[in-house]
Amino acid sequence: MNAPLAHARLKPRPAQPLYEEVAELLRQRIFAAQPNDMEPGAWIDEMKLSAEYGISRTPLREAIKVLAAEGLVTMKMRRGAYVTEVNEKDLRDVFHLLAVLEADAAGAVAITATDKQLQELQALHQQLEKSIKDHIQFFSINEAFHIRLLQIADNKWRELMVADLRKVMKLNRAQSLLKAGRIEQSLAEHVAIMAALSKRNPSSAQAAMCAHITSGLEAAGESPASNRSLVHSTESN
Amino acid sequence: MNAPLAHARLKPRPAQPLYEEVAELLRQRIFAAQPNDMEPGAWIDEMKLSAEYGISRTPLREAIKVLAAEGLVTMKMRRGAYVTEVNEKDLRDVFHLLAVLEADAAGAVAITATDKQLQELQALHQQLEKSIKDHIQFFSINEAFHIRLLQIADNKWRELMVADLRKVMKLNRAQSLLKAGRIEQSLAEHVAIMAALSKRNPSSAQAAMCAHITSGLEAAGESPASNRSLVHSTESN
DNA sequence: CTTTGTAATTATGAATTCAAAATTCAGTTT
DNA sequence: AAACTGAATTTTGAATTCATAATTACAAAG
Repeated sequence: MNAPLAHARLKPRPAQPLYEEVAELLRQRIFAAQPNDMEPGAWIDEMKLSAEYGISRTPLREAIKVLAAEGLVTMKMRRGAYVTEVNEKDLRDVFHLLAVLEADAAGAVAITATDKQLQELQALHQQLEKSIKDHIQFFSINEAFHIRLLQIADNKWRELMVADLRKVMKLNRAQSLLKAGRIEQSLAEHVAIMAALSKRNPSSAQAAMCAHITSGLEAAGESPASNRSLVHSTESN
Repeated sequence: MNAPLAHARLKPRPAQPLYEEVAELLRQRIFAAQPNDMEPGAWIDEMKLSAEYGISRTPLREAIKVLAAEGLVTMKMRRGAYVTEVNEKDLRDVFHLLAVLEADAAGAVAITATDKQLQELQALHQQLEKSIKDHIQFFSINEAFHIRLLQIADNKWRELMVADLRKVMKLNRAQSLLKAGRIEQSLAEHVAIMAALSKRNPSSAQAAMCAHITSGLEAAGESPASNRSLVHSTESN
């Protein structure tokens, strides 16, 4: 009776609960950060949003609690939820932790990765080199590289924490990659990371990754004087 | 008219939302880990619990989502929530991250702490020395020391992450501190940490803290052969 | 006796309803 | 005119209700 559709799915039943879908929608909106909608510090109107999405307040509130756990929104007792405001210190602190955690991951990969896994990273790296022209593509492949490295480092708790930190990082409007000259520098740093991994030198890999993240902070529009605090822990790495 | 009660509070209005209180209760129960109640892998019966606490399912479900974000429980689509099971690898991974993050914090404290703050830590350390006899007290002061150090390191995101990791760590029944001889060893390690901090030597502080956490993992009943992965990142620290 | 299909039960996910707290706004007083 | 008091509105927090998916129980067929 039905047309012979391969893997036809009569009822497109949701693969994930509604509150997670809503959480993702809210994340997108927060990251988009339109002028007077969901900008940092803004109050989150539960009724307006639930009406807008055509759902009840219950799953929306659950979604908000997920975002609160991620640090994207801040709850005030009996006052509702607000989009988290990240000041310069917050941004520095988050980048510092990203540097520490991703450097640690890079060190682990240098030791434990199989040759095949290193080739995988190498392949991603080559895709990156081919994307110098396209900022958007460069950004997404760069992200894929970092994610894959984390996966290979094989510590799901670290993957979770880095994912959360990156979300908070994205709250900051000044997206580093968009700056002129940043692409070239970022690529050069990736070359250093790949070199250290290929040589299976963990401390070089750590140092290279740390430098990469740190320079990301600088590009994010940070006053150069203030990232000394980031460097010290790396000196001894 | 009223009797002159100091700070009389007519209505003991809740300082924190119900779902947070419930989340804390559930945490206690999970950590207590009674034989056939809330043991790792167990299914969480929403209706039973809400009846037991005399509340509706709504705040209970919100509490469960908080715990899920912390990693204490795992949600399965349309199957409910389950107490997270941590296997040996999970435990190693969590300890590794604790070592990395707390070592980093110790390094930061060695550099940025004021003399007064170091004296504060010293005071806690002396309390610790006086608590060798009392396992329970030793445990709680030890925890206070680590928390205070994190606070002085002044990175709220790291504080959050360490707090979450420690919660997951507590899922493991084998509480390290209870082993014979562990108290003395732990104290000795704390001496080394304090010494490094007093000398304001960040890399020694990092190394000492890392060694402390690592030995905590060993005491937690881990096969000695498997914590090599923890050491490597510290070698270069 | 095992296995498969269907009905009944149970539990989750979501909507709706209800209660209480906070904010707003009007009115009065100093 | 400014400030304080108190009612009205708004909004959060929590309970209840409802729908649907999943598990269990049971019966029938091989």
